[in-house]
Amino acid sequence: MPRASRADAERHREQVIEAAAKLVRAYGAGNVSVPQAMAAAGLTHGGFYRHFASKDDLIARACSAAFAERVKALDDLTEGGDPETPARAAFLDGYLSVLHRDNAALGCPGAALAVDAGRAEPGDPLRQAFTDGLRDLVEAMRQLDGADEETVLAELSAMVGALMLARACAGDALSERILDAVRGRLLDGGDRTG
Amino acid sequence: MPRASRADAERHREQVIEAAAKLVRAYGAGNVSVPQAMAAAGLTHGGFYRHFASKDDLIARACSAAFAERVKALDDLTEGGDPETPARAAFLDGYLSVLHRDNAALGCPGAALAVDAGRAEPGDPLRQAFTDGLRDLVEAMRQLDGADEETVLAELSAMVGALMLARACAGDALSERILDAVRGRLLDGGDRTG
DNA sequence: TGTACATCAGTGAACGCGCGTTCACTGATGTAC
DNA sequence: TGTACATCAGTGAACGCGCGTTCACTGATGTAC
Repeated sequence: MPRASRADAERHREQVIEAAAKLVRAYGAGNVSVPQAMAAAGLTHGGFYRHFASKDDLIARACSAAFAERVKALDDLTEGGDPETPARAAFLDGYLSVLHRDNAALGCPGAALAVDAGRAEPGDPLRQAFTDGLRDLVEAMRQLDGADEETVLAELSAMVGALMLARACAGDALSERILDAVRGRLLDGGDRTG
Repeated sequence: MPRASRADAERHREQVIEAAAKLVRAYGAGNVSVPQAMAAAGLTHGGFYRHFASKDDLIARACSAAFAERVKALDDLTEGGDPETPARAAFLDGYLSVLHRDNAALGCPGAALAVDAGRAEPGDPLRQAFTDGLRDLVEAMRQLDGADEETVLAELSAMVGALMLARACAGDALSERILDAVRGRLLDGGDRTG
């Protein structure tokens, strides 16, 4: 494949970002290699630097893509408002499910990448991408819940913490108890929507 | 230093574990090298395999040591019960402080290592070490709060999530708002002790 | 207590490996006329 | 529309580097007498 058309090249670029967005959530920012991300899009590693300035550049874009995908799903949930099945409860159930726990690659980047962003140096683009994505996610949750920022931040913290702790001890019964405990609390605390 | 006494050797081993317990919380399980951990104890890397079966072995022991240190501090807080300054409030204030956010090396391994444990393969000793440590931490919090497991799991999830999210966006005002939101909620929810 | 010798904690060089990044090259794509 | 040529997306080999792990070696420690 010596020369792809510009449209193909742009498609390849997006495929690499999408593949990296999954890989990075599953394995962590430091555990995804350039050859691995390129291969996931059907390419060899040599052409990488025609698309990205550096590996860190790709990781940051993958983080942004993961948040964007997640925020879009939340917005869809908010807009498809069905009074019979409250969006907030559906969101909580899905978030604190065993399915979400066992599929980090397609899950919430807030939980999957927070530690990697926290470990990144101040100048690392991943930090900024994560902070921007988190802000968007909080805003999307505000729309879904109809709640103020403080409420959403407390809720999101509990969800993210539960998911990560449950992943860490998956295989032990404690894992499900963590998910259940937080789901119970947040659903009891209840319907703060106007 | 061609031959240390057995007492010295044992001391060296403990120094390597203690050093790794700090490094692993600050930089992550995959970002601490054998030479780095040995150097932190004043040794060269060559003697590593007289003390540990593998790098994974050291990382798991470092995780256990970090939890043990943390649990001991909690137990001390519980026993030094001063009715004037409730232990639970003091614990929450410290946990959700900027100081704790900015000093992961000495902080809660539940927050620092959850993602690394979750990414580890089922057979990886880090997973078991984390799960065992987490159980001990939950038990210590039950003693401190005088609360049931479900309550403690919900509380710990919120604290861990808040700390990790706050670390990820440190430098942005959102970081402090996260810590404040969760501290406010948990202190309001209040005193469930008997 | 003193001596002779085995043990073994720590050293530093070496191994094979995968990494991020660079580069000469290929040949279809895109463009100027 | 057709031709000549420049562009550049992708390839695969190569680079220097740090990693986890191994190993021959050193010489003080520990032990047997």
